[in-house]
Amino acid sequence: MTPNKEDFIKAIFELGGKEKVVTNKDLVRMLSISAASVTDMNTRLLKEELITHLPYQGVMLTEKGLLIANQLIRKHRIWEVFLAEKLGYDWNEVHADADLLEHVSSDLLIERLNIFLEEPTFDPHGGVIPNQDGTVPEIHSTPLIECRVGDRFKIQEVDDQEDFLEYLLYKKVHLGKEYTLAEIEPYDGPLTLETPAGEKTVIGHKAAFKIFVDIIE
Amino acid sequence: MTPNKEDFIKAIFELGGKEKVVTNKDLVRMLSISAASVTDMNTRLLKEELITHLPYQGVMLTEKGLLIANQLIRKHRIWEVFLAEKLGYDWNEVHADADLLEHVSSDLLIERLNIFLEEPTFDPHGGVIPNQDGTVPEIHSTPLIECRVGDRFKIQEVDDQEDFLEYLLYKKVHLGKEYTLAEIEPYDGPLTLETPAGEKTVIGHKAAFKIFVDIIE
DNA sequence: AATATTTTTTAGGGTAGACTAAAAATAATT
DNA sequence: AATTATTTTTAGTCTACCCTAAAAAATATT
Repeated sequence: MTPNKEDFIKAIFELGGKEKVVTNKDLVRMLSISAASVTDMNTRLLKEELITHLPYQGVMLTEKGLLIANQLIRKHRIWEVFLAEKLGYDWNEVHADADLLEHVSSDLLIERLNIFLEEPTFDPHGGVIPNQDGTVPEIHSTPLIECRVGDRFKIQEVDDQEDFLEYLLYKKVHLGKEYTLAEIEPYDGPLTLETPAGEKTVIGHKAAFKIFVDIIE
Repeated sequence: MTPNKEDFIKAIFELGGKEKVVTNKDLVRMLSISAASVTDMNTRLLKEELITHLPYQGVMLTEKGLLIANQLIRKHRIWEVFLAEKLGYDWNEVHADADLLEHVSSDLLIERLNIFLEEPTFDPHGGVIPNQDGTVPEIHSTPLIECRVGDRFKIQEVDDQEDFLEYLLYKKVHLGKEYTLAEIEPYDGPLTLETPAGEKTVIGHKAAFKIFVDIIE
């Protein structure tokens, strides 16, 4: 297994390759490589039985491929916790370094790091850390966009794109923070959140798809 | 700069490429690659002006190459401190993981890690950590083999080969420990060390070249 | 000094991972 | 249904890094 193959498998996973067929086009966009390179890598991963391939349709992870994806995400997220908690990174800074570190981390290193960090369940943006065996703890959370006016909730998880995290940092939205959904503007308009202290925050319609909350009672 | 090039430069440095010409043969042994591959890499590093090359004699680091070597060693040793102090690695275990981590560590990551570790001066086997600018703090230490009977000293640094460190672990020799040189057997025989408490430890002649001490008063 | 050995270099090749350009297949539009 | 546009695949290249086998240069030995 090489870093490039690992990144490719992770990209398939992140595009939904656990349950549905992922197109070459999506992989081209996600990895910023040419279409020919995607076909190339597909044939290599196919040979190792990490993916299944439907010609001109796309690829899906096999059980074997899924296991590798989950173990990579475990490594990635444990490093993110380390960078944020111990080295003082902001949550929008952790991604790039974790992406490099995950490929050179032995299982032993990760388990020792995990113990050092006191076995965290979530990474800095609320992503669940998969278990050693590749299983993923079940966490119930709701996309903010599905909430109704009056719902009270805590921020559970947010999308981990650097610019989005920066935006939330600016909006002072952070994990665990409690809000009530005060208002939803019609025609895909913005959502107004209100803290228990009465402070109001306005969130765009599209952003509400990228925020996941835990509704209280 | 790629991991392989970095390893090659580090190997040249470790074979003395700062002050003398290093032969291809030595690099073949150190890196376990073919002689042809060494010539190959030499020409590539030559093109980047990281080494100078005397045909059929060997290579030496340029200022540029030396800077890279020292920065790599800085990264390597800071990771070693982390693995030993925070993750509980024994001193003979740190080398392999540090060797991988050093190639994927941004300068920012290393500086933040350095601060987290409270800016250590030495790695777990006593190696000095080069400064950010590539300069190396001067530390005075004497090879144990050059000591005279009666000398009192502290263990300052030891060679960082895994099996040697394991041997020292077994002999209970560790950094900072104080001994008096009690006896040297003639004809390249073993050396006897004695702790202030009167415990004696016998060290082979060859091992005495790989242990560096700080003589007291 | 001539021969034998060792070391380095050259020549030619292999694999992983990327590319461009063109061909083939699928999907969208008129 | 025919044409156009998009997506995927194939074909051919390129670079980094490694290899083996053979040639060339340097070193050792007789």
